[in-house]
Amino acid sequence: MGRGKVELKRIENKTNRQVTFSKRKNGILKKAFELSVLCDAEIALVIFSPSGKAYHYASDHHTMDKIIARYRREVGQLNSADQRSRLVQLWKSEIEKLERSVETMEARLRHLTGEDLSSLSIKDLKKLERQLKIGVERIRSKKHDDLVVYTIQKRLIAERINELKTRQKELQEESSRLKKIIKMYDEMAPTEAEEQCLWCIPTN
Amino acid sequence: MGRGKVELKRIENKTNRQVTFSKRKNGILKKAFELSVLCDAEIALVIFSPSGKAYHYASDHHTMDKIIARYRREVGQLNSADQRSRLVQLWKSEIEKLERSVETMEARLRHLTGEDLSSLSIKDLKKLERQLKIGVERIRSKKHDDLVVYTIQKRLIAERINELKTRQKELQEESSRLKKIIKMYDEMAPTEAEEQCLWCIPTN
DNA sequence: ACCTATTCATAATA
DNA sequence: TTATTATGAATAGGT
Repeated sequence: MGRGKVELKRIENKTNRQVTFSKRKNGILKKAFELSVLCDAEIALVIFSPSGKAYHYASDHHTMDKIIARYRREVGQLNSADQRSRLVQLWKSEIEKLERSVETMEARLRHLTGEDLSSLSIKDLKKLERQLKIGVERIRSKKHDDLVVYTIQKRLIAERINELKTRQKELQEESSRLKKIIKMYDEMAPTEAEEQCLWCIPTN
Repeated sequence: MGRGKVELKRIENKTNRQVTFSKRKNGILKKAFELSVLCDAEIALVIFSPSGKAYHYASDHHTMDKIIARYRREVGQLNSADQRSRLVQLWKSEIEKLERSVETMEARLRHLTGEDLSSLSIKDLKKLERQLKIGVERIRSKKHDDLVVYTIQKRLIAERINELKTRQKELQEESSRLKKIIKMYDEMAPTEAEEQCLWCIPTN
């Protein structure tokens, strides 16, 4: 196109080359845009001018990075970026899995607490009721067991307290008995003066 | 170009879109090649067809990767590694959050179903029992409501069936009455031969 | 930049 | 998919 056919080889005239680059760059960017719009295609295009300036186009919904990543994933050989994207894939699926189980459990919780029972058939409701009754029963029995343990412990403690009281009483009795004995001894013993005397050397 | 101007919007006809894609893809690949040769430019081009197939062009001395790397180095604002690691951070925390809520819900489920009641005090058990009883009550009432609705519907359907049976009977009766009348007419009417005779011109 | 004579790309069609 | 062809687009070379 244009006033003459051009040979397919590097344009040697620098000015011409720059002009042609500019024109054709615009052309190709336009074409890329048109293709993406008309055919709903994903396109990533990077152009470096001979002078080193960069131009690029990426079809809109997707950034350059996404398209390149997709290219790497689907075409490119294995490189670290690819491995990384595989890891990311793994994480994504992990998240999805967790989200699914959260959803399931939330539904189940809503069922068990009776917050949302729509979507359940009578059959489901019966099953749920049975499950809940089992749960209640288990809790009741656990509560009962706990109470039994608690009661036994209480009794044991009470017994221990009684034991201690008895022991205390015994001790008190022994103590007072001993006091009496001491008193007895006291009364039998000499006065202080007398006692001292035993050690005195008579002065004359 | 072509037999008519085309509007710049997605081609809705699938076949046309595919054909146009194929042609324009070739066109743009050719243009990319020409630009790279004529102007000594570096070009990387990736195209995904709407059906997901990938096509690409990279001006020769350099592989796609090198051109993309250069693009990232010279143009890409936040380098993609940063973006990725930020994204990864985000995903990790998302996973942790989900895992925590899964754990919580699992514990709660085990409590509600009475599967694991250790770690619960008598007070907790009482609370749980109350919750479960409320749940059971809700389910019981929902079940009851559903049964009422079901019973009413059953009765309505039965009534409708009776209505239809009555109507059918009426129709049968009317039908046989009409048949009798027709038969009566038939017996009163002339035979076919007699009837034809009415239209015959006596030959002599 | 703009202008056009040309060449090129391609839409419609088979 | 491929081939044909009338037509609109792109652009080479000139201003």
